[in-house]
Amino acid sequence: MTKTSQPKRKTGRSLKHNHGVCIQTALSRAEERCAEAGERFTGLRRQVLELVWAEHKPAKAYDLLKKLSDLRSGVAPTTVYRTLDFLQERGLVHKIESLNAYVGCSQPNAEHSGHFLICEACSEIKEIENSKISAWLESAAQDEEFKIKTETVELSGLCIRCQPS
Amino acid sequence: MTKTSQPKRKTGRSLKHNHGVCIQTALSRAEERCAEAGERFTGLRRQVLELVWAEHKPAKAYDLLKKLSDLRSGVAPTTVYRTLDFLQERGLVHKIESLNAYVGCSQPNAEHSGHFLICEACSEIKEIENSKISAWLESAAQDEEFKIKTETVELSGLCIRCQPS
DNA sequence: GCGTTGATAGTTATAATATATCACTTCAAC
DNA sequence: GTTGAAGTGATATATTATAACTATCAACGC
Repeated sequence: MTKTSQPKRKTGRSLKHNHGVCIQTALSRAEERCAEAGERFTGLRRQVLELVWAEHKPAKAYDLLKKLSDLRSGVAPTTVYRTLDFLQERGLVHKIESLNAYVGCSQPNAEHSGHFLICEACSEIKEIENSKISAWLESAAQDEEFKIKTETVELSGLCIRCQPS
Repeated sequence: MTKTSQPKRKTGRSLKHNHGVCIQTALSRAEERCAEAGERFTGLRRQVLELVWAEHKPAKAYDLLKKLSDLRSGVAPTTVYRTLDFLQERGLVHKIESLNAYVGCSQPNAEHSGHFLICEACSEIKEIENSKISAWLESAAQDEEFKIKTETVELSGLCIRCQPS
């Protein structure tokens, strides 16, 4: 089945949104977040964040390294990991543990663990904003008297566009 | 050949349960599962599973490699990863993605994604059997018309024994 | 038994992911 | 302009995982 046979409405992301705007929004938010925290949003950090946001797909550290090397000199693994760490601390980027990869955070305004839907077919990742999930998990943990500090929730499967019709 | 001595009081958990029994149960279930599937539960597989089950803590592949090297010759990374892959396919072991480590599955009878509580203080891992969690996650995914195939749910924090009182 | 066959395990090499450490630069506060 | 901390560069190494090929084992029909 080709992907053009179904005009599906909700998540036809590439048809639906101007990704340039998407990136710009992410960069603006990053500037705000850094300003609030009194941190510098440097050229390096901006470049790495732009590269992470290049697609709604997980970016591997060493792929970022290669692309970053085209933009500036003196780029080593440390450069990338250090910058990714900074961006993660500021809530601007999430690590996808099951893929060893990184995605831009779509809601960097609040401190939160991300919850992700990961399409195994097209690789697109959607961060889901469902406050109930954390509440549910909290209640399940409470049954064991466990105190959650960070949540890793990564659901792999098929997005609507990649499901057989 | 198999190690039959049982250290009795190494962890807090040992006060509550006889871990030797715990391991034996896991091994018996593994035998059953392999028999059902027509697979061989070889010496290598048994040894790796025993090592994974040595504690209710995540086991790193290269730590298993070291310990396994004391038990037999010709052990390389491939040996460990291949065996862990086999055990994972049979549902006998889970990988903890956020730690790059492995734990024995406490309920290998049914196909399932594990959901885990991970104590950051004592490293103990508890697999939680809460059928509601999958149902909740399914419903959240359904909102996005996403079809889940595998769930990675790893909740890090503090277990009851490690919480400040 | 005997040889075929597929599963299992051994061997060697390398890829992919991530961190440690120290030196140098930049920038803003003073 | 000095200074100190944050940021970045540079080098080395640690950790995690897979590829590709070979050898061995055990189950089965003959």
